[in-house]
Amino acid sequence: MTAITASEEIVLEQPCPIRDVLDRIGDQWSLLILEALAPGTLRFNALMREIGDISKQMLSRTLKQLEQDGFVTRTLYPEVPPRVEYTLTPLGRSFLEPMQQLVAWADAHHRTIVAARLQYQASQT
Amino acid sequence: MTAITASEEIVLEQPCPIRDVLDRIGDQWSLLILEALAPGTLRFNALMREIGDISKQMLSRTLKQLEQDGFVTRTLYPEVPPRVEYTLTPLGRSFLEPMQQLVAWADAHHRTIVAARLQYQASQT
DNA sequence: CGGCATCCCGCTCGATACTG
DNA sequence: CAGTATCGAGCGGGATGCCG
Repeated sequence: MTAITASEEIVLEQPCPIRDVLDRIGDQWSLLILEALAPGTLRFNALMREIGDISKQMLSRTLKQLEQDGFVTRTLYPEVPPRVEYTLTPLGRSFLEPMQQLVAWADAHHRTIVAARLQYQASQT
Repeated sequence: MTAITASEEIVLEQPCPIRDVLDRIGDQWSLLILEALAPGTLRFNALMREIGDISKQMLSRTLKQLEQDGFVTRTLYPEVPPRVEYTLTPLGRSFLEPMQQLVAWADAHHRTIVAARLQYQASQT
């Protein structure tokens, strides 16, 4: 069943809970999307503009993953032209808290990290 | 030494601070290593046993990255046989807090995530 | 407008083997 | 004991093009 599987396969559960989470937010874009959606609902293209340098491809894929895992809701309005809105679910919103802790930590310490890299580089001569 | 590149290149800084952090902990092993070191200092092989299914290769690489970014300290005791100990730096320890928030969130909500995946799968029929 | 399909490149990571 | 060297498969992710 390799060959052309029916689209993408859904891995239901990782051995370790934290892996479930890291696999979702560890990638390039998920965190940015969640941050963009924090203030409120956005449409697909609005999301693109908000994030800036993401491709349609990756935005689409990542949103689908986030939807799969219950972080966001996708609502299709059958109009012409079609309109699709993305919103954080309660799960998604509940995730904002630990996430913002992480972001805050990153903001507070990235100078230290950069300094460590410089020092390491120097020590390697 | 390959003439190609002098070992591994150090990227000093990402455009966004949170990327610096995610690039470090988003991978397969970094979080596990930090958790393993949380209780205290460990030697290389002890770390391997603690984590379980990591290869020497990846442990070595990941530790080097963590050292580079100032999360852990590497101490070599010039004995025979050689002994190397890894310890969290203050930066590394300070990171445990937001990290544990994240782990706690993952533990609390991974059931919801799995349920969301099941439901999504069903909805796709 | 909001996607999915296809192609393709680069990098990550695993396996294995060798070293001080 | 604590690594590095080398090779190779796999996958993430960019570019492009087509579709409802």
